[in-house]
Amino acid sequence: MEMPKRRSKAMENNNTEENSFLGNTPVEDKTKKSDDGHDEEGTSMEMEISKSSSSMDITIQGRHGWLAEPEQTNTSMPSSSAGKDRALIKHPQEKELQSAKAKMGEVKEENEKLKLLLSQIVRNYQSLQMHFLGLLQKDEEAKKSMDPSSSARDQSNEQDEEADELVSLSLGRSSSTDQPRKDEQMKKTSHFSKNGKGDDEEGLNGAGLALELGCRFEPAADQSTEVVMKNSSSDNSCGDPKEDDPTEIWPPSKTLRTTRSGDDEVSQQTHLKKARVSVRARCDAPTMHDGCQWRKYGQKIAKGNPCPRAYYRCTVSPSCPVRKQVQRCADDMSILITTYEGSHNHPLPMSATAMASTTSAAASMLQSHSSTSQQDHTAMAPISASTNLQGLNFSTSTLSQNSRLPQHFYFPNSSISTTNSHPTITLDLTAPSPSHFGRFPAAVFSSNPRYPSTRLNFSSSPSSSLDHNNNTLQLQAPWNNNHTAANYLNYGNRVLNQVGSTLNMGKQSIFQEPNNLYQSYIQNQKPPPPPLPPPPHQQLMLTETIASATKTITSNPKFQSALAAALTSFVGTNGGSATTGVRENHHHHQHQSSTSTESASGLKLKWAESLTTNPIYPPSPNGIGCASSYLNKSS
DNA sequence: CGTCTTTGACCTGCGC
DNA sequence: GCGCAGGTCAAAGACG
Repeated sequence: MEMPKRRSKAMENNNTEENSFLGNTPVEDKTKKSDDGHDEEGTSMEMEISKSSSSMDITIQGRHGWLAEPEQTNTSMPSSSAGKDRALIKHPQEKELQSAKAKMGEVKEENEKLKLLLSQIVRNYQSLQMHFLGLLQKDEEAKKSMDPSSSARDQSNEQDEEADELVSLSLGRSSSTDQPRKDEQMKKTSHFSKNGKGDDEEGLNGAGLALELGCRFEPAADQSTEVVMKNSSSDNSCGDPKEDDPTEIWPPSKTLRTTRSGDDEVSQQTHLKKARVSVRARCDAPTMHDGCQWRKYGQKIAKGNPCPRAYYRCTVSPSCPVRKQVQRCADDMSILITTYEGSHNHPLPMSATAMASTTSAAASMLQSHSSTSQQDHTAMAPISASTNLQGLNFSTSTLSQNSRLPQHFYFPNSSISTTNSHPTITLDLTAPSPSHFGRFPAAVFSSNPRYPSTRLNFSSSPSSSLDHNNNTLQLQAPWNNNHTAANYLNYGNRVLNQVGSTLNMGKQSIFQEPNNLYQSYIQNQKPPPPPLPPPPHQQLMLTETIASATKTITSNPKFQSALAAALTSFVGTNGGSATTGVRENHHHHQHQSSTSTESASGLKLKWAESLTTNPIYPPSPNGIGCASSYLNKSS
């Protein structure tokens, strides 16, 4: 909806290095690289062309040197005739001018096509959303008509299966043991259940949320998480519905005290630890701006860190169970570690949905892994798959709770210490140690030894490379020394594009031969032209790597959801923090930050494309087609 | 005066 | 049982 605006906005901005979500892919393979070695994005092509009109002989030569080099060479050659020189100089310039105009025309055409594609995508998205809402309503009606007490366990199983299939839509939903009451709660808080869609703005919100893993559906997300944990921690425990009463929303210790009446509950409580999402980011402000309202309710000096840890609770809703802890890193005071716990049970402002979705998705993912682990205590081996696609290194591992098992992934960036009782995902948005990740962003999801880890490594490496040992592919990050927030976000943006396409690819891979898979991947690869495609022996490895990742992704929709939310949040969070930082430190970059935030929104739409391929829904005729044609178009 | 922050006290879980 | 550490409460103070 806003995408065309974003694109044109980005195009109008001649000086910015921003690239919109739509802008980067289709044209960037044509743009190749600019002469300074930066991998300029698609939109920048138009920018540079417009720039070139003012400084034609320089810019065009740089940009299209591979086309105009002979003429340029001629112009610089010594000549005995001044008139000939003038003619020689004039002709190349006219040619270049015409070439530039032709390019502009092409780009305009591309732009129009993209707009058409975008409108198609939006239509698909809207229809998908309507489909989703319809299913939800049906689901609610069906559940209301059922007797909750007699079929609680059946429902629980069904819900578990459903959750496995469609986490993105069920993050905020609860176990069925308390479904009726949750339905009531949802009626109170959900925008969906009131009129099915809410007003336009809320509809938009809901749309975003639907893609952002159901933040709007979170009245009982926390409880949902807890139920999952209960089920996982005690194999056959269904849990007392009382405990899951959604009206009893985790008012911390008081509630816990009152509910800790029975031994069962106590034993369950000991296992009932909330998943946490920890974000490490460089931030000068006392707390990171994440779009939510927080009230500080405590401060404590934690062991091993001279910096006090501050405790905040969400004040958007008085009953919101979400807490966050903020603490500066002991090693680097400029790093702010923000740990989120719980899920919001109220509508969120758009600026806050990203982080909320991450916490929900991450919690859900951790929980699901935990429950998976619980299913087999004896023969637990780490199930892992790791891949690094176009700079995005994501891996999943199901670690046994037996801490003796080797840490399948260890990341020097995940220095946050967590209690063993809390599964924690750490999103590291700080610059990594140069020896490991080059100069910039490594978004690392990690966890403590007892819980599954997911790593998103937006690592920057000097060049693309395939790590045979780790079965990961490191690809070149497009920034060099100027690590502006905008660059950061742009890269996250592009990574998201690529992951989105990869997820699409993953879906398709069910029906594809591995070779096609690889081709699809290659087709989806855009800019970094120099290192790709890899040599044949690396192609095989890459195919295996992608197949491995695809298997992981396709076999675990929860991971898809969590990944989507995490990435969305990654950009969104960065948008928030980056905006803050930019505002505080680099006022002249403000427009870049805002554009980046818009780009982040664009990413959500991109994820919508990916989600249109969700097997739950029949693939719309344009679903995959849109994404793939859009992607292929640019290759 | 209402809201938010501060801070000491208290509670709980865990290891020894 | 004791001590420690993490987490929370709630009264007091600060602030607008």
